[in-house]
Amino acid sequence: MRPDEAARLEEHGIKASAHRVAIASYVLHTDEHPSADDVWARVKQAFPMVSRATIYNTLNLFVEKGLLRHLVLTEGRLVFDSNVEKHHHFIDEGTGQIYDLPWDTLKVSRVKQIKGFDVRDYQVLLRGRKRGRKREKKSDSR
Amino acid sequence: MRPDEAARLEEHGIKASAHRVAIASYVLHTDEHPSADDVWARVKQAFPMVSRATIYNTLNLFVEKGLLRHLVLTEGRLVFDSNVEKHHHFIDEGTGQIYDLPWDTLKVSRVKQIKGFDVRDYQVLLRGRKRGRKREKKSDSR
DNA sequence: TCACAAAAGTAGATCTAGTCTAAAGTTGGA
DNA sequence: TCCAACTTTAGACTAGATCTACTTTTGTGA
Ligand SMILES: [Mn+2]
Ligand SMILES: [Mn+2]
Ligand SMILES: [Zn+2]
Ligand SMILES: [Zn+2]
Repeated sequence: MRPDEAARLEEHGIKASAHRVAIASYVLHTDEHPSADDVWARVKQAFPMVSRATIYNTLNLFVEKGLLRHLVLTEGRLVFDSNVEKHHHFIDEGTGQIYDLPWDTLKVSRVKQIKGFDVRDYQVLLRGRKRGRKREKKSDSR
Repeated sequence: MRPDEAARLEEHGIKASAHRVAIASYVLHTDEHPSADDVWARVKQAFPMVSRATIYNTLNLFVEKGLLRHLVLTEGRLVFDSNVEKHHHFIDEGTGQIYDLPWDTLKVSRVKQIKGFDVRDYQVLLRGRKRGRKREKKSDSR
């Protein structure tokens, strides 16, 4: 639990209520790419009085204020990403887990030369299997 | 309306009923990336007796048999793609339209060197605006 | 300290895409 | 012609997400 969580919210123009800090202290520091209901399940463990509507309201507010991104990468899973920097995604087709790949892991050439499209943003989306599978259920970086 | 549509289905191990041919003759020849309900709306114009369940059953069957791909690219839109070859996708953020980019329009380097992941498949996903906008609502290649 | 308006949070209703179920219709070979 | 397998169907059901109408909390300024 970071002492500066509330300050970070205020910096982004968000009034830092207790519920919002609770939600932030999980969702802004995980690389799990959780769904809204994943966030709810996690936050409820410590703050069982937080309602589902508040989870949705808060996550959408964080997206609007640029603290989170909304990803739709795989069937029926709308997912939140606390990594708002440019990066690529790898989806494990066995587990459904989503992994971040740093931007310079890959290089995409000729984007500028695409005719007829103004590209604002892009990423590479990869699917396959993660090898190894050590450190699997490593407890989350709260 | 192609005379060989039924043959194409049979080649893929699909018994060619009238409903299936009707659905195929739209969805296997469009580059619109339609949702299931888009397909239903279109097919109903000519074949109003076809039920929603049959649309879903048939589209899922086509995917299973390799005639179609299932894409999840953008919020709340599970979409079918009759282009089953490797290619990239550009999403117009204004209209929501999805455009195919041929595989060799772009080049992605270092995919093989990614450590710890077995990549089975990948594509580049681009967002922005399509320029020009001529030939906009061009009638579909049925 | 109190009044009170704005902001935050809430339960439950509603919406929607997609799946499932159980029954009816169709087909084609024996 | 018979019948089993296949196809199609209406509508029930599910789950994620949003909306609505209401209550609670917060903070300001008289
Ligand atoms: Mn989940
Ligand atoms: Mn649609
Ligand atoms: Zn990510
Ligand atoms: Zn495509």
